[in-house]
Amino acid sequence: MDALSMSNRLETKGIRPSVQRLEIYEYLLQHRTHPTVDEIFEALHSKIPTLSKTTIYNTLSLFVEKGLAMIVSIDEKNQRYDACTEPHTHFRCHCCGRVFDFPFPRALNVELPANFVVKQSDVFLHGICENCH
Amino acid sequence: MDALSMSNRLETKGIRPSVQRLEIYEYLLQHRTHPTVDEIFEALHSKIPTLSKTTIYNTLSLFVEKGLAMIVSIDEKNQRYDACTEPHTHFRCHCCGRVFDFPFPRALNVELPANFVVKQSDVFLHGICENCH
DNA sequence: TATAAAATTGAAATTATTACAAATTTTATG
DNA sequence: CATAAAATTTGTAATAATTTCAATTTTATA
Repeated sequence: MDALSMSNRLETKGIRPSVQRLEIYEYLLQHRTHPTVDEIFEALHSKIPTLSKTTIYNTLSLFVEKGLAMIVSIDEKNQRYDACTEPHTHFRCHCCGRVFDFPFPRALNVELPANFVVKQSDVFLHGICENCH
Repeated sequence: MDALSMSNRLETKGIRPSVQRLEIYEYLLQHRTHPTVDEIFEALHSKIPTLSKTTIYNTLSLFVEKGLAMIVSIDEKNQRYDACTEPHTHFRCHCCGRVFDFPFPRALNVELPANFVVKQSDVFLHGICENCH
């Protein structure tokens, strides 16, 4: 995705496209690895030497609030972020730690009593990936 | 469950039934609220004044390792613990914070490539419970 | 009982995240 | 263009969950 499209997408969601926000969004789009704040910081701070982690936290919170990204809590240590907000399954390899995307189950039918309203469904799988196998 | 049965269950799993371990296990069995370490500590430290949080951490790690309990990572802030290790669905109310148990989906079919081996499957639902509705 | 092994404890270290106020940048306005 | 206001970014400090670790206490064993 080119810079203009990204800029437009941010503005559509009511987010002013600053340099930092565009870089963070671009990183999320190009690295579908569900990066942590630290990973994003390590990747970008040579490009933007003044970048602070607080900005990354702020920006990602804003993205989540505006529906441009989602938090993936499959890793107990860190919060991970994903620019793909469509429902999908996450698989975490407990050997290399990588998080993979897979399709969401066709029908995730959980029998709930009335008056329980589901806003978000997460399917987290843990195991060994093809590389570590 | 009486004290003797709990003691037996610990020993069956290769865990020596100390006072602390029995109390923590009993608390987990009687409070199906997926308590945090803090909640367990608050509940037990009047009964066992010398109890330390480190012991609770140690004990719960041991329980998880030996298959007597599982970690429920539905809460991003704290790790929660569950003495029920059978697969089931967790629902967390983002209003009151309580975590509820529900049956596991009959068939959780996620299409995975060969060589991806699943060891654990978590289904986490987030929403509003019947009390907060 | 004496000794070794296991368990418990408390303090300190680690680490992810949040809070917050100051500094900087951007935008709006005269 | 100059300046004020608003928004954003930044760095430091605070918070809080968990881990580390060495010392102490308890339990098992010879």
